[in-house]
Amino acid sequence: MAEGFGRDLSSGGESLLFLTDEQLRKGIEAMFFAYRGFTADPDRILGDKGDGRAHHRAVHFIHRSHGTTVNNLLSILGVTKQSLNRVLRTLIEDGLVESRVGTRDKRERHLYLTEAGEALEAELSEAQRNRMREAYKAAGPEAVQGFRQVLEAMMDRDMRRQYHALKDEKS
Amino acid sequence: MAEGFGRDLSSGGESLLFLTDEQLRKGIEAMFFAYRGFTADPDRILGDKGDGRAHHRAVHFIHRSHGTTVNNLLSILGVTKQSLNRVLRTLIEDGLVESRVGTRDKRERHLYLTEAGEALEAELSEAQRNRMREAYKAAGPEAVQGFRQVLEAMMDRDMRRQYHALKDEKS
DNA sequence: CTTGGAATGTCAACAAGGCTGACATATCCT
DNA sequence: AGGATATGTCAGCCTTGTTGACATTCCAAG
Repeated sequence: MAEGFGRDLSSGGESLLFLTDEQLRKGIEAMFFAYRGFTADPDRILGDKGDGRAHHRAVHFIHRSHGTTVNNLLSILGVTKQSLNRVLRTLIEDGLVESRVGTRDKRERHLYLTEAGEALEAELSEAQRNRMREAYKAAGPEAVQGFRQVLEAMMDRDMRRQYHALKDEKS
Repeated sequence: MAEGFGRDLSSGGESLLFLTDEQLRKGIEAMFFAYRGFTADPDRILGDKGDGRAHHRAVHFIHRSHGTTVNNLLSILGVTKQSLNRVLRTLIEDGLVESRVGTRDKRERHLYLTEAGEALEAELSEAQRNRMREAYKAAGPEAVQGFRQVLEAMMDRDMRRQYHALKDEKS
């Protein structure tokens, strides 16, 4: 199954050699190694404190959407409320996140980063952006465009929706 | 810090707008969501059985390099031997992986997939390749090239070395 | 031939961070 | 008044990572 691809595939002038199993496998392995690099810096920073990757994600998206509700964060992160709650609890205890009761709907909690939370977010995202910036610089603008296109095409429908919703949420 | 990027950056004719914090952030979030998609299918398949993502990785790289040693696998996966050993033990118990004592150096164990192991690997990697193939098709060959360039630039030195070493190992 | 070091396996303990299930509370809406 | 919704919480489980300690086996250098 899925064998025999890429033997003689030039249809209508467009080469499809980039769809061979070999090329796909290289892409898969590239994703694996690149993601390790992608998370390496924040992981190191957070490892020194008590927190982990889950805290980073929460802090990132709270920063990204000030005042987001717990439910919204849940759907973005794609974890259970119990899992998120454990993370949020420690973030609140550590004075990094503030949870305010909603004004319109008092059932909702709106989440904000405190000053310390913003500082942590800045530290983490700066480290991550630095790596990203170097990669972007090394690869150039056209490569970056392709990078983003393939990543987007790799997402599930729902994730793509979330991703686009985020893009427009703030400025 | 890292503020004020991208206001008026056109230097020497080459626009550097793709290096703004905003663009970098989009790339970061794209990586986050895309990686979820990337692992979703194998995770689902393995979740039904008792295994997880770690088993997938081990099986993938054993398939990739038949007869690799434990040590080599360790350096590729970047985990501790205890962590890997737990995974390997269950894989061997389940009859998916075979561990043969080395001939030249009998301290080493060489790892091979059994027939059942190859079958599982095929199932997993086919699912993952399918998603990759659709993404590649949707984005086109130039985008794929850029995708790979950025990913590679994102890796740590050592990972990039591993990545390239893998590429040449077989065929 | 002995011994040091390398490769491997294994035991124990621990932590992060997923999950499910059940249940409580407060609030909103009909 | 009662059902639905948003959130929090407790308890327990799993995978997968970690460290530390120790045993075994074996190669290779002295």
